[in-house]
Amino acid sequence: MSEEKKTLNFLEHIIEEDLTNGMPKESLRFRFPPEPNGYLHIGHTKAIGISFGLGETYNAPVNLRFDDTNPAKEEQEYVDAIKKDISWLGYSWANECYSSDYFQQLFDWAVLLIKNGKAYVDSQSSEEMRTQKGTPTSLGTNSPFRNRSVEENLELFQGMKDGNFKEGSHTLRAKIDMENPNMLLRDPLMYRILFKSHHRTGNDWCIYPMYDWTHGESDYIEQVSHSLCSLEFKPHRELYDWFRDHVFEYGKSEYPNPPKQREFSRLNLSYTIMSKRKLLTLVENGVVSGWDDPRMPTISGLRRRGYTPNSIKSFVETVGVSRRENVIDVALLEFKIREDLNKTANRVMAVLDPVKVVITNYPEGKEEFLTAENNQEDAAAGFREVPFSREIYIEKEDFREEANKKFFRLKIGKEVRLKSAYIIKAESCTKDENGNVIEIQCTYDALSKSGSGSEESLRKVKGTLHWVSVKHAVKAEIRAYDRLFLEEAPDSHKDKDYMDFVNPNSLEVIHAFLEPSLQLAEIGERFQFQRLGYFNVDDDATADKLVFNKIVGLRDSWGGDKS
RNA sequence: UGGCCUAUGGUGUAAUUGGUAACACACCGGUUUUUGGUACCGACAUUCAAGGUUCGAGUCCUUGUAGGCCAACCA
Repeated sequence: MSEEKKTLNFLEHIIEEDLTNGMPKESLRFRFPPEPNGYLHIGHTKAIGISFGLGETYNAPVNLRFDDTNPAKEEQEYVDAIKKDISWLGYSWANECYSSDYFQQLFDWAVLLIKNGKAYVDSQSSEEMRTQKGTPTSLGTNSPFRNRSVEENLELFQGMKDGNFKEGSHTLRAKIDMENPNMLLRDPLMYRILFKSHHRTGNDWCIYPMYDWTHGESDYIEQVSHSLCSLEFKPHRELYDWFRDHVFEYGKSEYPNPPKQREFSRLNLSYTIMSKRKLLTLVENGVVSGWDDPRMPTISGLRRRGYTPNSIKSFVETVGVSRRENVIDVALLEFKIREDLNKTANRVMAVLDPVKVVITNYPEGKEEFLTAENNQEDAAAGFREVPFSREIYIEKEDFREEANKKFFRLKIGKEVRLKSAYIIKAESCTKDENGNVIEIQCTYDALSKSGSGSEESLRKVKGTLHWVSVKHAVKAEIRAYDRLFLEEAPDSHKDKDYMDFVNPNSLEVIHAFLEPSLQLAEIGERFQFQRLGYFNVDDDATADKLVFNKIVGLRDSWGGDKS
């Protein structure tokens, strides 16, 4: 057992306080309530991590509840995608719930509210109601229908349910206070008429409950103890409590525990956006190839990019929970995936921008297999054989005819080590008519073979390069990604549109040469291409065409002059 | 001309509830290294401002300042 005293975040403080005030630990219950109208993104992962995480630490059930009260926007496709993403992250829910399962109960309670004079049917247009509602700085005024009799309200509401009225002709509103400084308490809508087929209830209903009415009571029905959501719902809390307190009077024998809502600030990530609507625009405008484009901050995008569930969960954990606006540096996310993959990904060699090296004193036609370590961070990872021959590729940027002594790589007259192979020395190079180096002639020290234990092999050489044998090289397409936006907070400029900040060069397609062991790589498999970064096999890969995504580059601390 | 919320280093989160600012990332410097990776070491804030209470304030009080949210038959 570690001695580290763990500090609690403010939500845990609240729960601890409730527990010490007598709430039995067994009645702790949480929920994650997505609306099935789009794909989950990294921001949702924070909410998922909070509620499911609390479920884990307190050993309490966590429901997955689809907040499906708007048939105009919601689809089964999204339900499936959301379930897949949450499962992939490694969480399991106690119950799969749907707000739509509670439509009848909600309706019955609404009838009771009407009977108690707490709700009424309004018959005005949305524009009329909007103007009556006032503004944050001016009071609202009462609807002319506000004082209809209970009997008339009951009859109209039943008529709404029975499909006797057109869409938009009537609504059910809670009767609270049109002058309340909180706009949400100015007689909020509870039901609207919508002749739309619902993905679960089909055409059973033509009135659908609104969020505020539905959400809190769904919590109540599920006996959720702590309903955790993001900060923009803070003003809704008053309404949440208003509905809850009234309904509790009707339901307390069956549902003894009234839930409470608490709010935390949502996650923002630098150089990207988190709004479902804006993400959808990127998809629709073809800026990205789809919701699962590896550049997208969606869970499906991160999955395809090669991020691991553990790296994302760990990220969310260290990001913490509070109530202040924040922008998390995307570098933290990158750190988390490197941290994970450093321990688990096998090292291989790949050359992305090749230049040919000819080892002039290596016998023509000879080839040999050299033993290479798979992962120096994991002794159990073992070794593999890598073919070596007279002609190899190295990265163009690893050679210069001449350079200062901060340049540890290959230059004329200097030695460098080929990883897991020999020490070579550059003797000369040939260039094309434009002065570009197209071939480098080297000699090798035959006694310097890696792992041989010879004196020569133990020589200290400053630079070590990765390489691939020309003859044995496997071709592959590499997709290298850069940030989707050039601006740290593309979302937060009042005078500029986020689309103005789209990075036109966020995708670079590279034709690379890989060591032959990669021929057998399977979709989803992750590797470290030594000295370059972490890569995984993309979904687009086929038997005869390898495609890799660059997950993230290695940390590069070469502060020296690279020019 | 309203109501609600939030202010701790470049970023994010802590601080035993008044006891002398911690952790992570980033950045900078260094050690080790057959990855300029990893690992390791070091540097980096007196807590939005100004007053006040106190032996002692990031924690309490007062007054400001800055930022966020609220006017969908969306969630």
